[in-house]
Amino acid sequence: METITIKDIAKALNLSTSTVSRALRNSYEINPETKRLVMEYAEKMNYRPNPIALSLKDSKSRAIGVIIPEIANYFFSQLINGIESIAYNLGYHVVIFQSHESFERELANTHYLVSRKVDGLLVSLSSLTTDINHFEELMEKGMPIVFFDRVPQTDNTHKIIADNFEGSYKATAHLIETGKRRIAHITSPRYLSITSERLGGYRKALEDHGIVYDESYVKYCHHGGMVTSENEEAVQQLLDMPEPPDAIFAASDRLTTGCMAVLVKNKIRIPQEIGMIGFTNIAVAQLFNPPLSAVVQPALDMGQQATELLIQLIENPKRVSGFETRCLQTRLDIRQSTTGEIKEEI
Amino acid sequence: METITIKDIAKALNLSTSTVSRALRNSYEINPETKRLVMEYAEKMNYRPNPIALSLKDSKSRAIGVIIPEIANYFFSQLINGIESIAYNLGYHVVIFQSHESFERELANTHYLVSRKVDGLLVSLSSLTTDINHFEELMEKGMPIVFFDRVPQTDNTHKIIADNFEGSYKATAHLIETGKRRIAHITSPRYLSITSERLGGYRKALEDHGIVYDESYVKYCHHGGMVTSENEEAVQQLLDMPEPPDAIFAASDRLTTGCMAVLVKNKIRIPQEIGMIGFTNIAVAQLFNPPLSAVVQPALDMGQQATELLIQLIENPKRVSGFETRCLQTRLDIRQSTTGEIKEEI
DNA sequence: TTGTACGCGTTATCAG
DNA sequence: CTGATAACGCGTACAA
Repeated sequence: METITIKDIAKALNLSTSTVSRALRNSYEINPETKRLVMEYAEKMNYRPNPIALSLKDSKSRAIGVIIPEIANYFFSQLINGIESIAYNLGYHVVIFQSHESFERELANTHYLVSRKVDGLLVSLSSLTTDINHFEELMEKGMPIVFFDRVPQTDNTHKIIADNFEGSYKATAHLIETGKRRIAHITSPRYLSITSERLGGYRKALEDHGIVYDESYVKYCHHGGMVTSENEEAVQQLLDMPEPPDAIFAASDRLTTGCMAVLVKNKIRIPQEIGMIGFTNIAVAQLFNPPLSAVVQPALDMGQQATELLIQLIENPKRVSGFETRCLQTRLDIRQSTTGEIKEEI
Repeated sequence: METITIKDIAKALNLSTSTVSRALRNSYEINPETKRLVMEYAEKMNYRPNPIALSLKDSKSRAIGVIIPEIANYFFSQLINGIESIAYNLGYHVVIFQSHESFERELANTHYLVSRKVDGLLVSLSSLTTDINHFEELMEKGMPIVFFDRVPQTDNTHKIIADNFEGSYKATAHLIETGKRRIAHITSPRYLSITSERLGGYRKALEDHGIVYDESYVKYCHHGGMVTSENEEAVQQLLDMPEPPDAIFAASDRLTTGCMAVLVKNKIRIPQEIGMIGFTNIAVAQLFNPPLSAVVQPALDMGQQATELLIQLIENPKRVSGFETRCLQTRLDIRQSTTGEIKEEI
């Protein structure tokens, strides 16, 4: 009474299961009449092949696994939409797991997805991941993996990233052009790819404009902003400095909103006292007070490109030669949190 | 060379697969010594039972399917966190699908999840779903389903909802108390449960305060705000009225931010010209300009309760008597978009 | 205490 | 053109 199987059809039509199977797959070696009969009956009974059985049979699932730090984040949820749009069109299903910035959960999710026989993996590392052995082992076993955004610092993987250095450079240079000099950078843990790349752009921009890089203006948040107190502490430390920063450049969605919240709570005027810019995809930046300047990543595009590459890897591994790192351009959205255009009083 | 199976262990240890199977499940009828041998070898080889095979065997997957309109939405992503927290602890995995407010995709996702043998379903209906036949059929076949937020308007389902009427009443009454009289309501399609419940609370509050309900102040957005132009059109129509509203109450995350964006674009002063409140869980409402008043749903709690109920239904169907509708309290966060406290000039 | 055989749903192989 | 059988990985009834 549950779902109908090939066996049920065979019984009902007095055929063998293999004949039914072939008829359904439109095999050339089946009598057209038989074919019609089977097709019609299957249609009528609303037959659907059991993907579980198929997976078991040929260790393929037409499903791709996604492991990301968290969903409640504009960047990642836009990215998921990009992933889904491609996967859906190419007949793949998407299974999403959150690491919640925890290495253990990333590990557990990976194991589970693999045992679930996903055909490939799209991964953005948790902020606490330093060891990528589990992924390397999988790749050696032939599992296609494409990393995006937070990628391993090794050469032998496929990666889709934003041009973090450039984006960061533009943001920092922009702050400098608005007259800021003591620019703080609040960022994720040191060993993350995005951290060093964004730090690099920040640093280069400072140097190019004759500003000495001062390490005490850089704050690393171990949990990437997942823990609120981290943000507060970082900002508070900056504010308590003998020479507090006159601008803050936050390196991610979480860090940006967290940091801005602290500034607002402390009634600090943005950008007069402290200018503010974030590496963030938050959709409502223009509704903020003041409207928030931001470096925006092409999240949808990143998701799409990562998925295209992954499915290419799954279906045509031979045709992909070597490891590729695609680097996508960021966009700088300038708003009042850095320019401070006079707003109408309300 | 891929993953190791029970058969491999049996071969290596010169045992039968059944002995290995039983040893691994710690069966009482196995020689402790054999058991130890098997356990150790399995551990060493990093053996993991193949969930696909298990699923195929007993049509259970220890996975629950989630179908929601979209992920890139604070309410739903918080809700997912609630779902995951419970599921994870109880040993279930969560598979998430988005309907993107499309009935067809909701249908396709449902079919796929079912064929994937999920043990149960958590569903929030798309804004275009009027026909819930596909879910009813599943329930008749014994598939446990719990609806949340956007639930069917029938009695024979399990539901977890927020007290939409009450939340809506509080929001509307609050606007009235701030002196507003021509209060518009921008909402989702008519036939959604949340729409009628929220509309009901809005209407009752008006009446209780001696304000005549005027249908022309109510705008339904067919796609629930997914299509930007819809928002703009609705707001524009309101602004173009001979007596435009002096406050707007938006019924969801998307509608709220969309609506506010239009007001900002039109340089309308909030709340002096138009007061604004939203039924939204957006995490950064206090960063808005002006900080946004909101009716907040207990999203995390809703996710947890829905999941608890579902797993109860899966594991102990007998113990759940009849259909239950749990109704959770909302919270009213009052901020300047309705009270208009003077803000410091910046 | 251990081993054999079967079934879950499907397809590929081989035989007829 | 069609049918029987094995196999994917696992658990379990039944046999020894």
